[in-house]
Amino acid sequence: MSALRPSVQSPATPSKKAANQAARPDQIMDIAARQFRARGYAAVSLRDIAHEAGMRTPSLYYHFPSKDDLVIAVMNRGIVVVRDAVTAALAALPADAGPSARLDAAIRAHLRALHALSDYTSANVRIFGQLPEALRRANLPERRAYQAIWTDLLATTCGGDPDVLAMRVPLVIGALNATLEWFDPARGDLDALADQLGAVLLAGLTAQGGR
Amino acid sequence: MSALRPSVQSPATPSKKAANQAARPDQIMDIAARQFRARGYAAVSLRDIAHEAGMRTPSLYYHFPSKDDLVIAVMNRGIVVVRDAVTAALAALPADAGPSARLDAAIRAHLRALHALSDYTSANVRIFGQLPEALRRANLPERRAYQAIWTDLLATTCGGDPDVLAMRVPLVIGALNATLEWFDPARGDLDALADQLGAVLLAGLTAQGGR
DNA sequence: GTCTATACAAGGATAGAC
DNA sequence: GTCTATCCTTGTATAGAC
Repeated sequence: MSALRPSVQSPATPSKKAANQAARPDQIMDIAARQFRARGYAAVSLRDIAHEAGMRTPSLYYHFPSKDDLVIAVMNRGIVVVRDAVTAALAALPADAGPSARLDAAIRAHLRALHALSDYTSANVRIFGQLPEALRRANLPERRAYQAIWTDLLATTCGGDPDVLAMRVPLVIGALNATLEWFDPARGDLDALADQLGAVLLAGLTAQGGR
Repeated sequence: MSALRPSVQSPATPSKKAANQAARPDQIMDIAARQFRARGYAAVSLRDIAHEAGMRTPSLYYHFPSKDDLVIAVMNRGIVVVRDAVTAALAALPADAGPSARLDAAIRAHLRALHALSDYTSANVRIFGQLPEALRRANLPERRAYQAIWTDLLATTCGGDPDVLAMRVPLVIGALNATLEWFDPARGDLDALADQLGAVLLAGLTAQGGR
């Protein structure tokens, strides 16, 4: 499946179309992600994607065996991107950064991936709930791997209660993802959003831990 | 439009099929709400709804002029139900209840409407983002009226900053609604969920107010 | 790699009988 | 109020030429 395709140009093949033109499959995925993000899963047909790519529908089948495969590839990349972003943000922190600083950095990285960095990640969050069961299941391994990062982050601020932790991980990720439904980065300041969410969540989560 | 249809049996017409059988349009709406909630907007066809109602597709058109009208009716009722629930919960509070107590009561009422009370409300939250623009717009008046309640509730805990308030209203509602994507009332305790969300949000929102 | 032509299924909707 | 029959559109997918 498309998980095997390299998502970055191999430096071993720099000759022809250098860095300006993405590989065709990547270009198709870019278009698909943007349209899924904007209009939802069911509303986007292969016709629409092909048209924006300047080709006819059947030509897509040369690059992807089916719509399902294309969707799965887009969905998986969406999680990979946000996971890489959060991981990088945490790695960039000074070694002695405390739990609150790490949590704050993760919140900002996640929000930035969602609203500024990647159509893949925002498409993933927007359409996950619209997918048929089989497609959703295909994305679960990636999602679980990403959740593990947050389980780590939140473990220190919840008093060691595993039941509380098990609720807080989806609670926090859900609150962050929900911003996609109401925050418009073109009309509001992304930093102000991160300030607000960081302030409310940090205060709420570190109040004492548990209940 | 269906907004004109009474949603409760008129006591003036108690004769025939008393209280055991809902009016046909209400029965159809019940089925539609449940299916939309479970499987999303695009995945539910009129065939599916008609089949569960024990009729053929064209028979639906006797009760609703189009699929759009049916969906709009379901969506609007979903907001009416949660608004009534929250309003009732607030009215049941002692007159001297403080802002925190009022906020806590609203959080619990909203979560209960979402997870236990109404397929209409949960269907609304689940499929709103999947609807074509025109249908979404049809639900906005109801949504705005409901948001006004939360604007009132949150105004006291945000230090009077209108920008902060404008972000916190969708932030809180979004965090509550997001529970629909991960919390399963059949496997978890709804009260425990409300405790967690109440604790985190109350602590976070009342920390100081603003930033 | 991309095209034209086409098969095939599914969904919303209407006409008109009963 | 509900039915059968049917129309029309749209969407995924395949065959085979270029």
